[in-house]
Amino acid sequence: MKLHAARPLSEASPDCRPPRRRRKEARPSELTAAALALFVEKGFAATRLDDVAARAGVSKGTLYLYFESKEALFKAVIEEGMVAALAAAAQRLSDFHGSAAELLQQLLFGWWEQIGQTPMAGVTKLIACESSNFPEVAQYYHERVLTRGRALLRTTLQRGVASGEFRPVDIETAIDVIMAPLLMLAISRFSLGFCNRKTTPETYLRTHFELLVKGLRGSSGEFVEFVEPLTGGKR
Amino acid sequence: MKLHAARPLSEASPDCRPPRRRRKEARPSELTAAALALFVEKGFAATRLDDVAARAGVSKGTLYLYFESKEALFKAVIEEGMVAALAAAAQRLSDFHGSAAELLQQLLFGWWEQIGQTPMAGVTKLIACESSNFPEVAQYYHERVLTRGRALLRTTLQRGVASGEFRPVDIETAIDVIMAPLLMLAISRFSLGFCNRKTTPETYLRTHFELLVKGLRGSSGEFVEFVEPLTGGKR
Amino acid sequence: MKLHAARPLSEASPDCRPPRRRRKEARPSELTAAALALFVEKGFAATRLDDVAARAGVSKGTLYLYFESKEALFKAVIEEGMVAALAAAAQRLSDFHGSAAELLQQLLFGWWEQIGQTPMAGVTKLIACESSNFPEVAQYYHERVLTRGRALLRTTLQRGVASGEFRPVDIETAIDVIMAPLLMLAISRFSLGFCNRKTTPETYLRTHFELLVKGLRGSSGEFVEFVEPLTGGKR
Amino acid sequence: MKLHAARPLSEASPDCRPPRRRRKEARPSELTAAALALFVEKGFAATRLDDVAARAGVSKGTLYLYFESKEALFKAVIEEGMVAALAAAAQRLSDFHGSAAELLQQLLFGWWEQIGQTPMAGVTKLIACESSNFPEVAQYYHERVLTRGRALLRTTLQRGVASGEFRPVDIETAIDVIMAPLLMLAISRFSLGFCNRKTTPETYLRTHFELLVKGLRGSSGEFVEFVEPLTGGKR
DNA sequence: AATGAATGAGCGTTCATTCAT
DNA sequence: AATGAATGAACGCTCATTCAT
Repeated sequence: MKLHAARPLSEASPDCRPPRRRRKEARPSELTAAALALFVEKGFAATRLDDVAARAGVSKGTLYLYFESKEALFKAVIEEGMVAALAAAAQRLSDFHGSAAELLQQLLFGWWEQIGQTPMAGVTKLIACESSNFPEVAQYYHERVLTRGRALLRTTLQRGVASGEFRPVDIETAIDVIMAPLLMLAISRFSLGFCNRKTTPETYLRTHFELLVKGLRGSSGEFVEFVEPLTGGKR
Repeated sequence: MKLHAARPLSEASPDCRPPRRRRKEARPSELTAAALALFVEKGFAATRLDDVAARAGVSKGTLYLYFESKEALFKAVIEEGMVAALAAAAQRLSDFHGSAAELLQQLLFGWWEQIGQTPMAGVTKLIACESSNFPEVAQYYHERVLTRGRALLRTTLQRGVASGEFRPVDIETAIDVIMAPLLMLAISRFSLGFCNRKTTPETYLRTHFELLVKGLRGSSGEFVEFVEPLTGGKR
Repeated sequence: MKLHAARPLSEASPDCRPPRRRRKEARPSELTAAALALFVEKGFAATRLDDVAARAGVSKGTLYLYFESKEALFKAVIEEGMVAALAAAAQRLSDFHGSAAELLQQLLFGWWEQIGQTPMAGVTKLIACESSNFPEVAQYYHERVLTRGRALLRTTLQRGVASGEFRPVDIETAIDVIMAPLLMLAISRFSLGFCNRKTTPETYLRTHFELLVKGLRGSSGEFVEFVEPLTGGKR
Repeated sequence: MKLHAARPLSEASPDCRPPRRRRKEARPSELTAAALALFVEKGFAATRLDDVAARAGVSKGTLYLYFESKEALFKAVIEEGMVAALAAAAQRLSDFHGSAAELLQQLLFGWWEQIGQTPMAGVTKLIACESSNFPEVAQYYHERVLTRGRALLRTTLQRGVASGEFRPVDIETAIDVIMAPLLMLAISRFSLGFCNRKTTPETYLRTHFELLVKGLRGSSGEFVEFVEPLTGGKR
């Protein structure tokens, strides 16, 4: 699961360089970029290597010079996307300052800038869709990416609660709730079924942010009456 | 896209009746239930009809007595899941009473009871994953299911805002933000990559609900300072 | 290869009798009539038993009450057609009188009346098309039907030559040449590729007959210069 | 219906060159040759592509490098055979000289030399057998091949009648009658049911020719008494 | 006798993978 | 390094055959 040094994902750019004699170095990334686009669009199983090769402008055999198998290509796609995501996260960390709310805002919008709106968002969709076909990839992603993202949010929330800026909350669960709209935003970029043409990602994120901040501040005295849901006879 | 009268999805129960000539009526639902499970687990393309048949306890040929093709089976799976979901939504509507917050709670937990925790949640994952392979299915789902769910939330939010229980918000966008954790909850039931073992769905939903209610109430005088995010040179 | 007493082939008549309770006796013939039509149209392999059953107005399973297998059905179709053809030939024989030319005319037109224009002509096409898939059927047909037809022509030609009405000819070969247009007429009834809309069967047969009679009479003194064909280097 | 530049049909010669990467050019003809043989022997539907591939010495998948589908292969087989037949006809035309009888002889024996005795004769059988399954192919054959053959015969007969060498005849119908023994000769090469071991094709053609020439000359004064056939009650 | 649901072997087709060039 | 012709295992789908009713 570690085939090539990672390079940030980039769209298979219509080549404006001399078509022959491309530096060999760039090849793997061009291939994974093409593969990512197609895996995300059609799913792993439904993507033909012919099409990946065609999109990357090479022949099918060439793929096997760089990747042992279709599965290895898939793993490389995820790997490369993850490396880029982690690099982005590291950069966000360095920018990390201000109030907890400001940090939160930086996290949400930084994610969008550096991941959500890039092709890397496709990796999120792939994890959603191919998890059970590639459990070790899913596990890897969970450990490396999600856990790191959760850590950033955890730090932020803890800081906010400690400073009294936020009321006390179940931090781990809140992290899940905060991340969900981001993940869905990534997924819905590729899912006709969910896409909502009326709202821009920026508006979406801002609304998410505002609800969150108010929700997290909530006057501690304020009471949310919670009617115990009737879980019926069901488990 | 309408093959058989719909029946709520149920797991293919191990049958103890005579092997030949089982009630013909029940067959389609047993087959779609088996298909749903496998489509959700492996994806459409990676699911073999042999396996669907085996899981339903029939032979491969039998599938073709009820469905014209693998694609028709897929559509029937979605169709059946959608019919059940809409029936559930209709029932939720009838229970609809109380304050806006109570309504919201009913919607969230009712969804979980009647959809999220049932096999129907798989339909959500299928839409997420197979959208671009079945655009008309995605479109259909969007129009029939999502739109209806959005309508329920819209009514609730509008009522809350009108009564002053909620502050004024961008309702359409808020709907998106409110639905995302539900959709992610459905998806993550089937995605190792996202699952979070530490939190139960009920806790997750409760946290979501509390953040929401507080976020929606927010003292209108309260101010959320919003730093214009630096969208850099990117589009 | 002998399944049921033969009955003359008849078109699957649109049933005007009470649909239920057809005398069981008639069934096999209805089935073979339906099968003949479809075998002739599509060929043995491309004909589905579903279609045969549907055309005969019964269910697929019913076919197996009368015929052991698709192949047995095929053989029964041929058998029944052949029996009818032989009965027709026997009748033609009894009418046999007059000059050799008159006999010839009777044979050609009698064949058309009693075989060529009936569904039995389909048997000829089946033999042409399915010979190598059913060698023993072909053999059987050859021995029973063709041989008998040849015998009729042989008698006629021999009589004509003996009486001086016809010049001496290579009788066996002449038989082949005389039969060919009949066989082609039968075959082309079912072959779009050969059909000639401009000529009626009767005109066709009359022209064949006239050419034949003149050709067989030919003034013995007359000379047909025959240039030895150059068979070139080919085998 | 035009897949590859046509090449005369030839048997798939056992190749002694390297197994991989044989001259790509030659492949299609080898494949169609193998397919022709099997289609003629077993019929289109009963021929398995495995067998075609095996006979051509390639794997099943290779067929799909050259032909889109089994049907496309069939059409290519016909196409290639027709192209060769038309080329042969064109050549025959150039040799065209002498009396009408001599021309007729050249047509009959030239057909045998260049078509009837070659694998192309199989195309005739295919048209006979598969016409209704491939109507547009049958139509195409009829227009291109039969019509051209008829034109050659028409010219010959017209010339003969004009010069007084032949008596006046119904030319179009005579063409049908003249062609029938040729077509049957082609068909019977592949049909056990019709084959006549006692006569060689050459003898057969010679007898056909002699009967024809005498039949066409016929002393115009000569009278063929024609008894109006009793068409009974039948149409 | 008749049905038609069920079966499963078999075939057409696809596509990941190989390898000679 | 790159190609693309060739392979063959695998899968969707069909249909002759069976059998409980």
